[in-house]
Amino acid sequence: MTTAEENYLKAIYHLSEDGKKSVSTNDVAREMKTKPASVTDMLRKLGEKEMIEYRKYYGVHITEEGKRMALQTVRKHRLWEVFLVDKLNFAWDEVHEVAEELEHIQSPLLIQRLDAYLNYPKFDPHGDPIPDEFGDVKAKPRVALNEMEIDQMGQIVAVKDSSAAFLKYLDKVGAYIGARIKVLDKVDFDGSIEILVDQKKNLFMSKEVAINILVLQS
Amino acid sequence: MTTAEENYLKAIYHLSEDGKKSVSTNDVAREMKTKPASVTDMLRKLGEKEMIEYRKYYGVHITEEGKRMALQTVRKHRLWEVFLVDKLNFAWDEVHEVAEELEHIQSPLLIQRLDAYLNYPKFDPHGDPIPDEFGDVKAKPRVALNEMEIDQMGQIVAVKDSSAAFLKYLDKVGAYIGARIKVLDKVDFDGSIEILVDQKKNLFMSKEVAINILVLQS
DNA sequence: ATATTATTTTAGATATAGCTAAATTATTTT
DNA sequence: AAAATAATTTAGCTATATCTAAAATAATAT
Repeated sequence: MTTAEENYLKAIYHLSEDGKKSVSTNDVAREMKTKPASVTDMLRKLGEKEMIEYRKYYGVHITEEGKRMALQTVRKHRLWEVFLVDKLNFAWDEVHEVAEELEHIQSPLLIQRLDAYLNYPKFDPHGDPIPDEFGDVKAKPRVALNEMEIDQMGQIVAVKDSSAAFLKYLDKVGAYIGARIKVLDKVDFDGSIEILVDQKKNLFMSKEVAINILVLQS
Repeated sequence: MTTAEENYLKAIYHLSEDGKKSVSTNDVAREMKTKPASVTDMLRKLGEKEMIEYRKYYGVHITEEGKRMALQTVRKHRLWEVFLVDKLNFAWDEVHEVAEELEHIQSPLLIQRLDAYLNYPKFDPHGDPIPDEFGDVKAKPRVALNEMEIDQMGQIVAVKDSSAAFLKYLDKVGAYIGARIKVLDKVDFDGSIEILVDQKKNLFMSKEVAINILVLQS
C-alpha cells in the first residue's frame, strides 16, 4: 500500500462510517481535495486490490480487508496524536497535519512500542477512540460539548486542554469530570452554549470552553 | 525538497565527508543502490536547485546550501534514533530503517519539541554527533572500539548497550566510562580486540563487546 | 598518440499520482 | 418519455523517480 492508497482508503472508511451504504466519486474527491477524474483512477486500483467493491458509476463499498487496513491507519494516526500532545506538548488542535504524515511510517514494531510507551491509550486528544491492533474499537466515541444538540444528554469524561488555567476555570464553575449534563441552549451566532449540570446547576460557557470538554453521550 | 532529493543530498554529503573533493556518479549510485542513469537525472535536478555544483562527467561538489539541507536531514535522523532507543527501547542496531523514514517528516516544530523532549542530546545511539538547528556540529565524533586500529588511543566515553548485563560485565572487567585506552591487538578472524586500560591493565574482549563501547579518539 | 576500458550521459521506457477537457452514463425535471 | 442537468469516466497530458540499452566522453594502457 502506498501513502496515497492509504489516504484514499481512510477517506472512504470515514465517509462510510456515517451509515452511508455507498460512497460516491464526488464524495471522495471532496474529502481528498482532488478532482473526480483522479479519484476514478484510484478507485479502480483499490478495487483491483479488493480493498473496495467498485462498480463503475455507482460508487464504492469498503470491504472487510479495506476496513482492516483503514483502521490500522486510523490507529497509527491517533496514537501519534496522543504522542504529540502527551509527550511533546502540542495542543490538541495542532497535531492533525503532523500525524497525517507520521501515520504512514511503515513499522509494526514502532507502533507496538509507541502504544506501550503511551500506556495503551483508548482515545486520541480529540476524543476519538483508538482501534486496537486487530482493528477493534471497544470504546464509545466521545463528542466535544460544542458539537452536541439541544436536549442531548451525557457525562463529562475528559478535557482536551489540560492546562492549569483551564482546569482551574472548570473547577470554579463546577464542571468536573463525571458530571452529568444536558444541553439547554446553543447560540448560533458565537457558538456559546448553556448546559444543566447534575440536574440542578445552569452553566453558560463560550464555544472556546465547550470545544475543550469531552462528553460521553447517553 | 522531495524525499528522494533529501536522500540523495544526504548521500552526497556523507560521501563528501571523507575529504573527497568530488563525488562521482558511480559513488552516489552505489550509496543509493540505484543505477548511474538515475543518478545523473537527480544530479542535474539538484544542480539546478544549487544544492550541488554539477559539471557533466566530472562529479559533484556539495554547496554550502546543500550542506545545510543535508545536515538538517542528518539532525532529524539522529534525533529520531535517540528517541527510538531512549524512549521506545529499540536496540541501537535496530533503529536505522525506521529513522530513515521518520527523518522526512516535515515539521520544524516537531523536531524542536523532540529535541527538547530528548534533552538536547549531542550524540545518536551509534556515537555520531547530532548537528544543532543551524547545522553546526560541535561535538567530536565517537568511534566504536571495534573500528579502531592497533596503537590508536582514546578514552571510553559511552556505551551503546546499556542493559544491566552489559554494564555489569564492563564493571567486572574494569572498562569504566572515562578510562583511557590503547589498542594493542586485533584478531582479523573474529574481530576480537586486546586493549590496554589506563596504561596498566590488559583487557581482551570479543567483537560483540567492542562494538558496544564508544571511544573518543586522541 | 591511439586504442581499449571504464564511466557517464542520453534516449526512450515504466509506474504512480495528479490534472483538464471531452465523452459517457445516471438522475432529475418538465 | 424526452430533455436537461449532474455525476462519472475516459483519453491524453504533466511531473517524479525509476529502469535498460545505446551513445558519448574520460581515463588508462599500450
